[in-house]
Amino acid sequence: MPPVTTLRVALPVPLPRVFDYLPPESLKVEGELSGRRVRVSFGSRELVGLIVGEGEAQDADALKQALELLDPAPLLAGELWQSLQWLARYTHAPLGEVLATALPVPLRQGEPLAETRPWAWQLTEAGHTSAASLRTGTRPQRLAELLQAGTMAEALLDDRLEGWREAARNLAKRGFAIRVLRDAATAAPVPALTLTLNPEQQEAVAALRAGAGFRPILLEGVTGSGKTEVYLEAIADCIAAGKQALVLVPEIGLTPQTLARFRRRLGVPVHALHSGLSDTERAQTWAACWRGQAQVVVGTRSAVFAPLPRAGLIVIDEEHDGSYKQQDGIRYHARDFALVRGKALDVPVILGSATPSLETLHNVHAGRYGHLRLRQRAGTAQAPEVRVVDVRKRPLEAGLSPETLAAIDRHLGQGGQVLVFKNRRGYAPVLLCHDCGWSAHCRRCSTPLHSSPMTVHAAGKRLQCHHCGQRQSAPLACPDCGGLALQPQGVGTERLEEMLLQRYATVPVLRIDRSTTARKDGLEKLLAQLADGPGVLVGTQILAKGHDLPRLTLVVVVGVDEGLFSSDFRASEKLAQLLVQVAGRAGRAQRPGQVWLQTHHPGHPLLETLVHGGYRAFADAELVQRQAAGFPPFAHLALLRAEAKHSDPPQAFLQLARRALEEASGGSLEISGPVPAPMPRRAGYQRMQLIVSASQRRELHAALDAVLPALYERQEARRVRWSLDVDPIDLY
DNA sequence: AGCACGCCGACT
DNA sequence: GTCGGCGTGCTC
Repeated sequence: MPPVTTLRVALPVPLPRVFDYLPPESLKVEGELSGRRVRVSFGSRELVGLIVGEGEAQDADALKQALELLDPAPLLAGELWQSLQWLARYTHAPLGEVLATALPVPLRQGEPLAETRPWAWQLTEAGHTSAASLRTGTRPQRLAELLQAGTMAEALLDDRLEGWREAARNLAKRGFAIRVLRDAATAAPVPALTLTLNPEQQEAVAALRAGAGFRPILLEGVTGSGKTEVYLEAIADCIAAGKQALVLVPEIGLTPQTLARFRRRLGVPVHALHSGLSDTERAQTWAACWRGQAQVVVGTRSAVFAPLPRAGLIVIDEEHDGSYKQQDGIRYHARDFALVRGKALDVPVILGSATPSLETLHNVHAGRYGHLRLRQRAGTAQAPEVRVVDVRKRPLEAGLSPETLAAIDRHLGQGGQVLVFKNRRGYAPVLLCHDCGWSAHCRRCSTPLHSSPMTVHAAGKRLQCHHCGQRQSAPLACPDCGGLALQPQGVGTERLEEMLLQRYATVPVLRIDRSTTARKDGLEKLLAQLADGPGVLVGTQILAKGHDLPRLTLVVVVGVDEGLFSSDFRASEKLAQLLVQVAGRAGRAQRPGQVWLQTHHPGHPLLETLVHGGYRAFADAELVQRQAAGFPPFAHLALLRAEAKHSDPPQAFLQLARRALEEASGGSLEISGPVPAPMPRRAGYQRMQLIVSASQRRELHAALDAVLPALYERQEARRVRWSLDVDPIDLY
């Protein structure tokens, strides 16, 4: 029997291989097949996969025939196709799953590439002859009049005639008008607004213009130094050259204000890609990128998968931000993948931050990245004065010392606004019985050796587990001793808000957190309440960046201490970045700002270094420690996790993995575990983990490549839910 | 991951 | 007597 041609298809299933199918009935085998989608029958269901190549089979009877070829030409080709294959190898994830992650949902499900040409209306022949017979003044008549001049885009009709849609339906029913697709007209450019740059910004822009091709550049600029203006100049150059620019921003950085600012400066449509859009909207933007029509795309993590056939520039704003790392499914890092794409596309990649990640600084030191700095704040803004407040032995009111409260009084009295930052949601972190010592713990997440306290919410009425989301009402009496001495211990933002509301009855006190800003533009609405008068903001992480607060003159940081003694090797870096970012909120306008850091450890080296030497001094010291301890960026990590209802299968699976990795690497890897994960029981599952560390990245990948295929097949793997995270951000 | 097939408990 | 629990095995 002669061999037959087959299609090799990557499917969105967690299996480390591709599947062979016979070409579908309708297909003449011609054109490039690789990168086109096919619908296939798989087991008892139908899936959409991507053709990764062709093969040959001796035994055609053993194969199914693909059902339908979905794309007339490759949907994924060139650079993106290559980069995604690289990503699958790097994350050691099945190619089909990586591809599914990269595509917008409708494309994953087999929908055709979305239409991006604009719809328009025009009169039919009958419409032209009968227009005069329509009753004067009615909407259909007015619409027909508008259309007599020619075809008119729907977007334009929106401006010209209220209620035109109904009128158009009316005309269409009578055969007088039809809806047509117009060629994508290059939108008439709106005159762009030119920005005035200070000398430092001009220098940075000039340096960016000086080169071409792939160049990663760290743009390090303190808060308020105007990094965005520099990006905008580079993007303007890029679109003037007829190329596309991709801008990645952290999850909370993509506000309507940001987009408006981009549109004003650039004068071309700016496409947004974020989680607030519908699947259809995302698919449309993706398609506009694919066709090269979208000139500027601003988006969060997943926007890094936008196709860029005419790429000219990639910008990663706040490159240190943790939200660039996907924490489940395919665990990719959007910043790192953007750099890989930038190299393959041969375009500059700008990494912007006031507090660069240690990885990026390490690359700067090694000469791999260029480095531009903005040291001055734009306009007349001055750097804030930072003060470390020793609260040892001080009476605290909801966590605030008398000195801190006096400072708040003073700033409010002078008409300033105050931000109180506490990285803890809820009312209090623990509910404790003062009589017997009992405290409320989550039943699903705690073990005899590990307790997961439930957070007190709603002024002490409710308990919530921040790990699994479990909620219950707080007991009225202690479940252990029956006593009535239950006390919320510690301070969360709710409790701070309660105290501040009582103390400052005459000025607005606003709590900003996930629950108060859940609605779209909730944050904007809340901040509008503050206006220009005095007021207090209380909140968590979410306040560390974003909205500009020109009236803010005092930032109080409560509870720095939790972050000073964490076992996570990245905790110091995260705390330093957070402190610098929060501090940067003070005094963005003409008024000088103050930052008060409350602590029980005023002499802690991290605080000393940060306050006296700034972020760079901290980073340099921290890099020395990372090197000494053998942590990233001086080592390369992978985290293998397994969980099951009982802890034995994860233990057995990870033990097996450990032995296999040791054998494959010949002892060049450092492996720790299997150990219970820092949160060993979560939502009723027992979690174990294995940390694999290598001094050379190649060794790590070689060992994983050697071990994983066999690991998938093992009986032990089927008894657990397991996942691999290459370059984990936190080891939890 | 789904999904089917298969062998043991409390229900109309 | 059946509905349904999740263990095990397979997917071109």
